[in-house]
This record gives sequence, structure tokens and C-alpha cells, in this order.
Amino acid sequence: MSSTVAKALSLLDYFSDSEPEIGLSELARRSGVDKATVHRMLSVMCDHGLLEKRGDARLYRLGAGVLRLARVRETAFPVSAVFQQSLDALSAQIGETAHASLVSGRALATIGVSEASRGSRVSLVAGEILPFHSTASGLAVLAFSRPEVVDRVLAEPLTARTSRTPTDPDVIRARLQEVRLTGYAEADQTNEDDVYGIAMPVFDTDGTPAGAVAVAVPAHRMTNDLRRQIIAALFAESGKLTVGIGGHPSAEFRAAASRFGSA
Amino acid sequence: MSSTVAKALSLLDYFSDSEPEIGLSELARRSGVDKATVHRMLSVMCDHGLLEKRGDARLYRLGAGVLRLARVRETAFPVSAVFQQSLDALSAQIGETAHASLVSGRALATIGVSEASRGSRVSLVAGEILPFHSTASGLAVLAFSRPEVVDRVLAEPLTARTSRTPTDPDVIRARLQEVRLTGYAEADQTNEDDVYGIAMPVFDTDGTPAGAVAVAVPAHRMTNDLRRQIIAALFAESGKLTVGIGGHPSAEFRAAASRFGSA
DNA sequence: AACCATCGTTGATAATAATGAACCGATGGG
DNA sequence: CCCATCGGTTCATTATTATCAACGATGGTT
Repeated sequence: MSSTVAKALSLLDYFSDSEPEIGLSELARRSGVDKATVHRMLSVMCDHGLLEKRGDARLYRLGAGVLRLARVRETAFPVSAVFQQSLDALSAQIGETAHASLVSGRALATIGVSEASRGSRVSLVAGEILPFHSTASGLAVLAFSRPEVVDRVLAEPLTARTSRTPTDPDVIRARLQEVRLTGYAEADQTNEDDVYGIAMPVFDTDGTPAGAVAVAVPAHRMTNDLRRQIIAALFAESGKLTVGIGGHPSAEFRAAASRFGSA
Repeated sequence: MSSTVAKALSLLDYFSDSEPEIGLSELARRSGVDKATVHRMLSVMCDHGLLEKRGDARLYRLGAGVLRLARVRETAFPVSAVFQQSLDALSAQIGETAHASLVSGRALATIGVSEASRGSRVSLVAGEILPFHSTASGLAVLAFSRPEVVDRVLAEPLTARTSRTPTDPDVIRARLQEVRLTGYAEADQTNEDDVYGIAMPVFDTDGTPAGAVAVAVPAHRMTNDLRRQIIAALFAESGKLTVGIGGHPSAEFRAAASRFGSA
């Protein structure tokens, strides 16, 4: 839990699209680690190309090493490209912002976004780490994950992102049960105010969720009709994606999908 | 030098296009670190999404986290996309394989390749970590780097990749001086047998090399005419790339370029 | 211009976390 | 059927790393 490399790697989580460059003191403050320690860890990560200091400023940013790593992963197991294509289709069809995330350790990593072209839309801070318990994507993934994964996630302290965020493990377990029956997860302003998200899992080769695709809508604009449209579109795209990455859905999800199809 | 996080991160260097999945014992053997230690480090990196074990097999591969990191870096500082475009143009024009790499800590990380369409061509094991002293790209970068960077690189032990690899720091310094005068670096089978590489630096905002573009040709096919073609094309593309990433070339490189132009 | 806050960096001490050999059960090839 | 090798685990020893304070530099403010 408190290994040195874990602390070092967790520093990477603070970099996102909204904050691609961060200073030493800022990182120390956020992570709660001593400044000197952070400094040494950042230096090591710079040496390995995971980070780099911008020449002039004294800010750190993600280095060229991550580009190489991503390239290696994408050429061996192309998923990012496959997802982006589906996201573009989704946002075009629905007219709202679509995004995708993959299971990345004990959280979700946003790996693609396709924003709607209309003026008022949900503008995601992309590239962020998403919590499991407060996002539609997280619930969608968790609902079809193995019980021990659920236990591990719910054992950790659950922070309330908004006033509506469920933080009681039992409440969340109940919601997961719903998700298992319907096949999709909804998050009505539980991760961010005014954002209503609907998500569906995408499955890996072993039948466990590899990630999720989701559509995010300004909460006030959500209607029953729009919900139905989104869910139908997600079933289509999630299916394509699961096939696209060589996976196959769990029996539970297939059952939920057929229930929806016959409704 | 022997910090824990450094050892952990160096494990990532063994993943490449030719070997996107590696087992525990294999990594322990290569890195020379104890199996137990490697196991703990891998576990931590899995928890953070940098790596993941493939569900069925017992192999480790790069995780979804690297995709997120690369995405964040690319949206903030798009270089990978810019490079790929130039690489495609180069390989189309010359008819040989072109590749690009960026300074990544104490080495070069290959971030893009565009293979020629012809049958006999250099097929790079892409996504690899390139040494500075044995590759044309490395020499091109080093030649225009600050003296202390050169000293640091040449202070480390230089491994002979082929029978022609220069391992004497003084010999390499002499070659760097040539590169500074001509603006390009050549590597005649010093990194890989039968591969002749020509590379040119691409500069960052602060006038230091951010990386290099290179063309690799089967050694037996290299002629003076082809050399001249490649060098001319590289001057054009390297210039575009330097501008494309918002950088500006060092005075020394500009001088070399103008000498070539007037020749 | 002088000040104050904050930045990145360094160094000595104390305590933590890494180490590596031995061991286990499972797997697969000879 | 046996042996080699795999991934994974345990535990006592020790070397590593976190800590905390102080320092010089930087930059914005009064």
C-alpha cells in the first residue's frame, strides 16, 4: 500500500488534460508526500523519460517515454483506435458527448472523448482518472466484475464527489444489482453537478469488463426519450467494441441485452 | 542510480513491439533483479494501470494507464501526430523506412515508424529504446546537445551492438564534431548489421534537440546518390518538424543547413 | 527598491521498505 | 513418471528511503 514505487506512480495520476504541467510543490501538496521525496521521485521518472521538465519553466510534464509505451501497446493490442471510432459515431448519432475508459489498475482511465458539436454540451476534463463508485462507467464495469474486485473497490474509502454521490457500500451494491439486470448504468449528477451519464461495459477476452463506453448529457436536458435513444445506441456500440477487441460479453450482460431487445 | 523506482521503471524498457508481453521470470533474468522483487514491483505497476496481466495467460503487458498518459501528453503537446505525418512523407519520397524518436530520459524512445512499401526494406523493431552512441539518431541528438549531456552519456559504459559499434568516447566525440559540421549523422551498421541509418535532429523550444528523424536503408543498397537524396529530404522534414513542435534550431545546426544548401 | 511568500534543492538523521534465499503448488515437456 | 521451470509467497537481515529543517533563488507586491 505504501510502497515507494506506488507513491511515485501515483504522482502520474495528477496529470490530466486540464493540468498537463504541474510543479513540484503542487504535487507534494496534493499527494501529501514530502517535497524532498517528491523531488527525488520526479527526478528518477525524468531519467526514465516518463516525465520531463520543460526547458524554460520549472514545471514537470509527461515525457516522451509514455508515447513509446502507448505505441507499443497499441500496435500489439489496438483498442484506443477502435474505441475512438465508436465514440465519434456515438456523439454524432446522439448529439451529446461520448467518452470511453479502460480499467486501469484500481480505477478507470479515460482514453477517448468525442464531444458533441452543439453549443451546450458536457465538456469532459478528459484524460482523468475516474472513480468507480461515482461514475456511470465505473458502475457499469463494477457490475459485471468478479465479486472480489467489487469487494476490494468498496473496501476503500469512497469520497463524495457531489451531494448525490452514494458512499454507502450497501447502496452501491444495490445499484450494481440493478445494472446487472438492465445492462447499463446511470449516474445522475453523482460524479459532477449537472452531468447525467449513461454507460455500458465493454468486455475482454476472458469475459470480464475491459472498460466502458458512456454518453454524458447536461442533466436538465435528459428526457425519457433521449435515455432510450442513448441506451439503444450504447448496446449497439458496446457490442461492436467487445467484438472489436476480441472479447465476448458475460452471460449476465447478454441476458440483459436480450431483455432490452425484446422490450 | 539504484533507487527502487528506477529499477521498477526500467522493467518497462523491456516491452517493445517485438515483445509486448513478458513473464515474471523472464523479466527477472533480464533485469538481474530478484524474482520476488520483480514480482512486487510488477504488482504495484499493475495496481496503477501501467501494466496488466492478461486474464488467461500469466504474462504481463503494458496497461491501459499508458494510453491515458499518452493521450494527456498528446492533447497538451501534440508531437507524435506531427511526426507521423513527416515520416509517411519521407518513406513515400525516398522509398525506404523512416522512423522518429524523442529524447526520453537517458535514451531515445522510438515513437513512430513508416515502412517503405517495397519488398526488401529495413523492418525496424519499433517501440524500442535506442542507445545514443550506436544509432544515427542518437548521434544527431547528442551532437547538438549541451556538453554536460554528452559527458553524462559517454560516462556510462557503451555496449557494442555490432562489430562496428564505436565504444571509445574519444572516437564518438570526433564523430559528433563531424555531425555538428554537416548537420546529419550516419550510422553504417553500428547499431544493427546490414542497416545504414541517416538521421537529423529536431529541435525543441529551447534550442536543444527534442528528438530525431531518420531513414534506414539496407546497407548494401546505399549509394552516394541515395545519400544525397535522403539528406536533402531530411533537411526539409526536420525543419518542418522543428517548426511544427514550436521549436527553433540551434545556431550550429542552422549554419550546417545553410552550408548544405549552398553546396 | 525592499519585502515577503513560494519555489526548487540539499544534507543529516531515523525509520521504513527492499532484499534474496528458500519454499510451495501448478504446469508441461522429456 | 519425473524433472525443470513457471508464478507466487514468506521472512529475517540490511540497506534504502522518508523525513524535517535550513538555504539560496525567484518573482510578485507593496
